Amino acid sequence: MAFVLSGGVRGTIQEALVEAVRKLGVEGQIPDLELGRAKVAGHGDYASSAGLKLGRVLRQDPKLIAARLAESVAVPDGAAKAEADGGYVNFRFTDDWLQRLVARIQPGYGARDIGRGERLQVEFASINPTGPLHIGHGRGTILGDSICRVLEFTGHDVQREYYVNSDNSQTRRFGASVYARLHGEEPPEGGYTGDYVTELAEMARHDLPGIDQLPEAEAEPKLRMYALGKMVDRIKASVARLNIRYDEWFWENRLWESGLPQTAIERLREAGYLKEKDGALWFGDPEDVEEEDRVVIRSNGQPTYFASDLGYLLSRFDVRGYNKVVEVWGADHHGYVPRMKSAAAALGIDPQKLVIILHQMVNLKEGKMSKRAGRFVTLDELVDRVGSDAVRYFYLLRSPDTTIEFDLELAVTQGNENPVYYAQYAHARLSNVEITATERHPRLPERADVSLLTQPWELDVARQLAFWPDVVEDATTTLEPHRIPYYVHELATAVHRFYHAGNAQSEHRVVVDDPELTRARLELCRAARHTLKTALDLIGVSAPERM
RNA sequence: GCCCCGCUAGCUCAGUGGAUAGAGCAUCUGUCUUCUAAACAGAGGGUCGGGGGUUCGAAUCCCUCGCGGGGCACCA
Repeated sequence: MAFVLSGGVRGTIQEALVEAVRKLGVEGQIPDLELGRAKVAGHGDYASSAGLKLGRVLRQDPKLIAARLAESVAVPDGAAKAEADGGYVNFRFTDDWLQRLVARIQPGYGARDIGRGERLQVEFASINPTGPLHIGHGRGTILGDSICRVLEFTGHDVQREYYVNSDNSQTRRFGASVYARLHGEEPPEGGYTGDYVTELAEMARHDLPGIDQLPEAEAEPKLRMYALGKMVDRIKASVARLNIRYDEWFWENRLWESGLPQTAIERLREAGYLKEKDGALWFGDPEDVEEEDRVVIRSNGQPTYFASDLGYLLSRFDVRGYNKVVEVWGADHHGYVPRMKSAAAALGIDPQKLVIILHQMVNLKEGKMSKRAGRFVTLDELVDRVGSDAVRYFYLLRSPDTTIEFDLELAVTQGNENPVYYAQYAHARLSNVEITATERHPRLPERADVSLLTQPWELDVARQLAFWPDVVEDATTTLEPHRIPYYVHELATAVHRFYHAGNAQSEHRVVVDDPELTRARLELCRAARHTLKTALDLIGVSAPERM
């Protein structure tokens, strides 16, 4: 179904420009010509500061260089015309090419084969399954899911994984809390106090006959695994409401059963990365004195989570053979990045293949999230209040680098006025007008004469469509899906203007008496609708046919 | 003390070293008997945190200071 174009028109123009630069006699490395979207309408659609960039290399007047480039550059397919303006070379789409583009757009427009089938894993939002997801967790899940969607769209073979912690101190404390509730006691210091823990204990009493007869050392691991399993089910349900799925829920205990952490430790020992100190086993790069040593096995013999992570690296790169792993972490883990990178290197894994995306935190406006202080908003509650589409759009409109100060009342208000509806409404309008057209004109020409699309607002829609492959490419290379909702908004604006032209003057409606003209405008609607749908899909937002 | 992120319009935020810094919300003014007004057209609103520097050109790169958020465990 994916309709694969060779690449965006930006890439085509870039190549043509480079070729023109070669013709001027520039050899070797060509500086970045800064080809990008023109910011002012008078400067065309794409602009390059090629003249200024080459001024020094060629020791010539930038204006002259730009003029010569504009003269000689030949954009394939007549897609754009070049003109020099000072030291800049500006490119403007030709009407003819924009019209032809409209006819070429199919469902899935913008799909690219950037990944060439590269097998990669995206591991995201692997929260300790010891409680319900809250609004902070929403960010990583939505970001990670959207990254997967973008990567899949650009020819990557993506596996979506949730790493289920089951053997760390948090989950042990969780198991101990369930054990305490099973025996009618208060959870231990630092344990889990929510009502759901008591409910889990009661469920375990029913599902695990005899569990309350076992001593804690035997009962806790059983209760822990049972309760974690139940919590994982709840997390699955919560993320499913946000249109998120995982391929694999990978349990930490599987690592130890398969002996991978042990193998990793052995490998590090042989390579000289481990040492004993104070009765514990430490990891450290003997070459790197800056990075502090880290405990792998505690003096009490219990491994740290870091030991599991060593095995987890082997599981993914060696055993399962992923060429690249993308991890999505909250910024509170950023200090762990260098350690994971150096661990990977020590295990013989290229650290470049471990890509770690950090997103900043979501803080409640009233203060740090705390169940005890009554400052806690679950992801489910947020979805209940504003709906999945608005939640996803809300998170994805922000760059991962921005801290979110979360205000539930504001989020609900913004939910009702969320810009997501603006985009969805554009899609619904297009769908509706296509239905109206077929009712009014049961027999329309099979082929559209796109040369009839001459109004500026019609060409502006086509212009936005031309930019879509660039957005896809940029979102892929930067792993920044937030670029997509901003594009969606621009496209929706062009669509609304186009539609509204018909409200102002009826001869500009899509559906008019002339079947040829109707057919041509319908072609534009179809192209815009496919593109909106495709873009919304990539951010996991629905594209309703009526609103 | 060290490390990471941020500081852009009243608010929430975009902004690959390029030309005149943008959007949504809010405020104000217009536009529906005819394909969906959840829309469209327009107006006001800016020392891009402060100060240095690099550059033909800086919101963007470097240094420095300030403010806010997050980290610096035999927690995860």
